Amino acid sequence: MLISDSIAAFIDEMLNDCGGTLEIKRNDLAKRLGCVPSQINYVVASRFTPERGYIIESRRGGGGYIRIIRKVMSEDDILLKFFNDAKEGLNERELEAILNTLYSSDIITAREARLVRACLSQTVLASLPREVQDSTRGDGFRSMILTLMN
Amino acid sequence: MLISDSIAAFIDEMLNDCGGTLEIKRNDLAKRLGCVPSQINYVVASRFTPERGYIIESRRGGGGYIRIIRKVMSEDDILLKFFNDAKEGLNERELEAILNTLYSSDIITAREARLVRACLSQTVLASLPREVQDSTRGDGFRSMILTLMN
DNA sequence: TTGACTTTGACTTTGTTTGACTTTTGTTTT
DNA sequence: AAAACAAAAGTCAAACAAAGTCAAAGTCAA
Repeated sequence: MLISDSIAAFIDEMLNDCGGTLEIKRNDLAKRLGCVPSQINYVVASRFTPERGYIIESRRGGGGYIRIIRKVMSEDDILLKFFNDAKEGLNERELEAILNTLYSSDIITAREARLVRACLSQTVLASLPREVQDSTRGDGFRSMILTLMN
Repeated sequence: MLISDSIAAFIDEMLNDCGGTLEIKRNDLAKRLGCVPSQINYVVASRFTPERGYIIESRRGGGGYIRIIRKVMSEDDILLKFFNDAKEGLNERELEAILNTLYSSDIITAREARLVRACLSQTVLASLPREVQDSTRGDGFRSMILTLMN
């Protein structure tokens, strides 16, 4: 288990308890978890990003703090996230991972996943020049995502 | 026995134990199996493909890993896989293996398997030019598969 | 003997951990 | 009030730890 992962898990835990908004003392937390203070910054920067639905605020000096706020993501927020992720194209593996996530989050049904998969499979896109296959898959995925958003 | 095949067999084994989702340390596994680390990549890339129903995720850096997930395939997923596999034609042995799998997965009945086998047997296709026998068997199989899909 | 598949290893890219140094802010002292 | 001090948090680069890429070389069956 990585130190960074335990820190992240600990913060997550506290976020659950505190109902989504949490203030930590960087030095205290570092001491408690047996790491160097700047590692807290690293964890926050690498895992509690706005992209993943978190807001960070902080203040230095006496009585300073780091505040972490977890935004509640709606289905549309999640879809929007993948929509943006797919902007640079998608290979089959990435598509598969996304469909899996969406399915296990009950955002799409198994049939819908199959539909998208069939439509954007390597087999279907095989006739296209290799350089555009991933970007085409990405574009197709994005357009399908749009139809799922309210 | 190819090294790659033993690696694949080993991973398969572990997937069975771990109930379908498995995390490996590339370097550890390579050392354990006496191969060079990048061969693990080769095996994963060539045998645990999305096409065959696997999802791969990985992370580099300290604490990195390769995660292999065996998707639970719906009946249609399985049929679709064989449908695609048969694109380049099927010899009698391959057909036999597929029918066997489909039967033991309760996707077709013994009667249905016999039906297909009879229809696409060497005896029946014997009159065709040798070069087209396998592709014809493949086409026939594919069209039958289609009738089984929802 | 050619072409597909394997094996290998050098090199690249990405992620983590650490600590020295900087900046900001609150508190005391003059 | 200004200056000095203390108590935070921020920045950054070095060292390390993994996994990924790719091309060259090897193997094997048709």
